[in-house]
Amino acid sequence: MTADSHRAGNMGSGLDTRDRLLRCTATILASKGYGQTRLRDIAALAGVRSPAIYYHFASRDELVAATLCVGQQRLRQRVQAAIHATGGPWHKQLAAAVTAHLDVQLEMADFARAVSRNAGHGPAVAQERIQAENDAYHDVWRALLQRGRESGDIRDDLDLSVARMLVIGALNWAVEWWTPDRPFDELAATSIAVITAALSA
Amino acid sequence: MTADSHRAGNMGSGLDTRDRLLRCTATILASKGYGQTRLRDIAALAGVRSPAIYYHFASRDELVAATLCVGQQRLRQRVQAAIHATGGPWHKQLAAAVTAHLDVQLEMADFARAVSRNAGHGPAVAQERIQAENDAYHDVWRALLQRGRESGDIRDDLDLSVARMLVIGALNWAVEWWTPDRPFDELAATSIAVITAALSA
DNA sequence: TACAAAATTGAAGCTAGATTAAGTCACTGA
DNA sequence: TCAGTGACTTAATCTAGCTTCAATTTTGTA
Repeated sequence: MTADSHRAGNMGSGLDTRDRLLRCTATILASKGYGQTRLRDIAALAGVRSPAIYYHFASRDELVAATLCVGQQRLRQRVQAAIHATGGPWHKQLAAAVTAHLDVQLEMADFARAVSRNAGHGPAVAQERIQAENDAYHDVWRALLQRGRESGDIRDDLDLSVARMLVIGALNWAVEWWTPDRPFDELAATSIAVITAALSA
Repeated sequence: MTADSHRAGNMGSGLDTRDRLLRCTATILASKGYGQTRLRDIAALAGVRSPAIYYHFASRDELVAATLCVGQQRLRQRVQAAIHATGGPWHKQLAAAVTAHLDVQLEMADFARAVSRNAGHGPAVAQERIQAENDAYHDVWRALLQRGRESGDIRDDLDLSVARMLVIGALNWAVEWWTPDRPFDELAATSIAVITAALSA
């Protein structure tokens, strides 16, 4: 063994490792999928041995659940914050929400992909927690669209619940195809243009 | 065991079973995910024992790959056919493509979900085949949008490659939330309205 | 310095699940 | 009527991976 290099900057805090484990889990989860996610791989990526995981998490499933929750929570928090921080006309708020969604998802791409690819078939523990967070996220958008309708910015004939799903679907898909080498602004601008046009009265 | 009931109507054709295996695999794959897909579960659902699978497929991975391919192929074939069968103005073709996509995906929901949830982390064999089919599908849409641009039906300032991804993303997401108890026409109509508005000049 | 607590490790244990081996049984055609 | 084949089955093998356990090292503190 070549002198545990990782231990050098490991200033006595196990929180450090716990955090690293979460991020590494997200990475593996995103690329391999829940069923193919091996504790061994996560541990290796985090620079520890598999049993170390059990010091921080009760089980593999708990680790996975915790990871997925982080991804889902951040998304809602940031988008909600962005909306609240934005005053002005309704379409500004819509633009802020779209930008925030893409921003978080691409910034924490591993977490985002981990969630979107594994929310469906993760461990049962995760399913419930994710579901709750997800519902909350949809509430944020439901409210946003509702305000748009009331302010007359959204066409009257549009079924808001279907529209909401289409919009979130379009945004979620971004993590699957966007590569960081393209300018983020191009994506954001086009997304805002498309979505605004899609809903506008 | 209660008199192998399935063998009654099993008129010497193993093709029957092979087909059933594909459908059952899609179902399990969609609900559990690749890594959690047990041959035992597939077999049980199909009314046979796990080793029977090896009579029809070389391995678990081959079975999964075959299943995913079916889903991906049908999608492209049907959407392409729908577009070709539709004459008239460009927006009619767009509507036909949208309807066809939703139609196939919801009709073969298990296959669709199996693909969208596992394309990313299925077996290596599958990855390549799926990727090829997927590229072909995107070509169909690329061509459609290109014609729209040329006919002046799509706004000039829109980045077509981003727009295409947003549209396909929105459509793909439908299998994740749509439940068969709602009228299909409602979904199709709203989708067409939203997408047309999103792109229109 | 010494002792407790925190963090991690290497070496098992145990189990589930893919694959293989070796039949079985019904139907066919000669 | 019997060998041959198609379509499966049960029983056995073999492995990979989660988890547990009993150390061992590291860090914090009196």
